[in-house]
Amino acid sequence: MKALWDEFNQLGTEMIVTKAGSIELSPLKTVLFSVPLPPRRMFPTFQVKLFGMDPMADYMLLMDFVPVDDKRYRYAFHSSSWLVAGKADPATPGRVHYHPDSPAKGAQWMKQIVSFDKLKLTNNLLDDNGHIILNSMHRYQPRFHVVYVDPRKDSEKYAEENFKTFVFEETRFTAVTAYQNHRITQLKIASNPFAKGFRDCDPEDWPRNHRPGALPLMSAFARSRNPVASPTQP
Amino acid sequence: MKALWDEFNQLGTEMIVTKAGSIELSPLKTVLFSVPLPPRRMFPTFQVKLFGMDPMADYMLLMDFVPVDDKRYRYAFHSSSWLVAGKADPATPGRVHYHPDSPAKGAQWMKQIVSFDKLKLTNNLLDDNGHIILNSMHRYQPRFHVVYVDPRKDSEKYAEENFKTFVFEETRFTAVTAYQNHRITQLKIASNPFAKGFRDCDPEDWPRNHRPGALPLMSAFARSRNPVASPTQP
DNA sequence: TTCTTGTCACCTAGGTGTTAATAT
DNA sequence: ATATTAACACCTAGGTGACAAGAA
Repeated sequence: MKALWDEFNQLGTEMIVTKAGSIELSPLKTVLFSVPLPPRRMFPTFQVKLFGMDPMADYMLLMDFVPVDDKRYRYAFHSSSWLVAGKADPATPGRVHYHPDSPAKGAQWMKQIVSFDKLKLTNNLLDDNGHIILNSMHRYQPRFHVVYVDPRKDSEKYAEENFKTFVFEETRFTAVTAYQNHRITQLKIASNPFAKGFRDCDPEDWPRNHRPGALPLMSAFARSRNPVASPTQP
Repeated sequence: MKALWDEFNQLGTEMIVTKAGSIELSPLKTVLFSVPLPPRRMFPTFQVKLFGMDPMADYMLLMDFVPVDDKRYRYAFHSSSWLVAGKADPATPGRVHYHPDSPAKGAQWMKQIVSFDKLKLTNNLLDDNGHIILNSMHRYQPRFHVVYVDPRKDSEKYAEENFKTFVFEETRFTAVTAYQNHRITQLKIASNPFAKGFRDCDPEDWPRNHRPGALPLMSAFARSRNPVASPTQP
């Protein structure tokens, strides 16, 4: 996914964070509906190809997110750029996301691309579903960690040498509750299959991995995207 | 799911098997379409609740299927009953289905109900996707096995004592390529959420685990279920 | 005849940005 | 004025039995 990450990074990647779970809802709403809104995945998805592991040994694969700086940002629409809006809000609870296949043998991890598509982002400080908690309007650097499961009894002693961390700078992003940069929105729509309903042309180039037999996206042509009457827009 | 299995078993459970994968298609179709039809799950799903494991030890959970007898069957529509149609066809390649979370700690397995909903049945003798291969019109008994992953170096010696097999007789079924007993079809439609489109009444009783706030299935009322003209049925 | 195959409409389940309303 | 929430239409992905046509 590096090419796609680079494309986003040049524009300044944004990732949506949403509330999720039921704990943050008002007691009334919890009783009446108990409708936890789904947290959001990252797009692009963080994916890695692994080499050089011991095929027979167990490893844990995980990710975490560290603040890029101690700042809070705002987006200036007139200049289409991000501005510093002050010092960072209090840090969110630090969490890690274990790849759900962990632990697994090196052979298993190396067999194919490892995809962190179950990882979800939230801005709910009280989240109790194990999702990654981030502050909106702050910048983050995803990190990828490989932990060797040491079979020795005194494995704590070797903790230092039993894990490796990998950082891909092109995966940095700003957490947002709604997209700020319109070009980011357009690139998400163009490249994320789940947003196909918002494309209004170009059945060709995207998705990148389209099959030869795939049909053109005729259904996306010239379709109204305002089915609900909008009194403020004639 | 015991109550539901019992209900099916009283009628004579049937499970659909389909071809799947691409290896069995003609070379032309493989090239032009390579459209592997999806194999079918079991319904009801085989689910177990586990107790008494060592919380810290690793276990593999798996299932296999053994013939109930050495017979081939046919369904007599006039009497609505199964008849022996001769000796069994040659046995299919024996396969096991490992629960995809295997291996995992006892604590993990005991934490919640373990569901074998990824298990798929096929009648394709050449299947290379690891699905369970069964002969249509033959009867099978699902079996559930728990394997303790012995950390000792000479674990082969203890293979005998390191696994336990559980058989639930109410999960027996006849493999079919199309349902024979109409009452089985109706019970599948009534109880499988994915078949909701074929229900023509009764928004209440099913599904069993419907939430208090769930809406009645108004959309299933009095809808035509013969959208394609059927010349043989006026 | 009897059984199997392939296509289909209709579902479940859940991931998108949009939009209007609300909160700060 | 800016940021967040919640409901929504529209997708992807895949699990149903019905049905007509084909195979044995």
